[in-house]
Amino acid sequence: MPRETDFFQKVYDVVRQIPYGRATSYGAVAEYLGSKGSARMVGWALNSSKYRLDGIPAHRVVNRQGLLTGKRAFGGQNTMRDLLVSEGIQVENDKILNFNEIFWDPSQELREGF
DNA sequence: TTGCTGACCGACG
DNA sequence: CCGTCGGCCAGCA
Repeated sequence: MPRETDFFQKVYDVVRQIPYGRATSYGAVAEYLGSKGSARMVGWALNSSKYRLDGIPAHRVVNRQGLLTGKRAFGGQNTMRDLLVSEGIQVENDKILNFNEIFWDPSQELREGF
């Protein structure tokens, strides 16, 4: 039975499974969790994760446009960008260029129940 | 308890 | 193309 925090736990779990040099979107994670409309919760969960950061590559989670909307949550202007670039991800103007290539869809890679 | 906000997304005009 | 609204759900005053 899913708990109220289960949603957040899943978010952390999925994000941690994001491979190096890859990135996903809030909507993709939310959809994988079964709540496509709760994409905001994904970002919210990650926002809370910064208080308990341990290995959650939140910088690998961006919006549908590949835009680093959460860069401000990192407390800096280029912190999130630097992390992505450091992983070989091409980022310009706080936006992932080859987002379509590095896009990592949990529903496609992980698949529920498998 | 109510109401607003938020690292989003999609639809509507 | 741009602005606005609804939906989703958790956290906080």
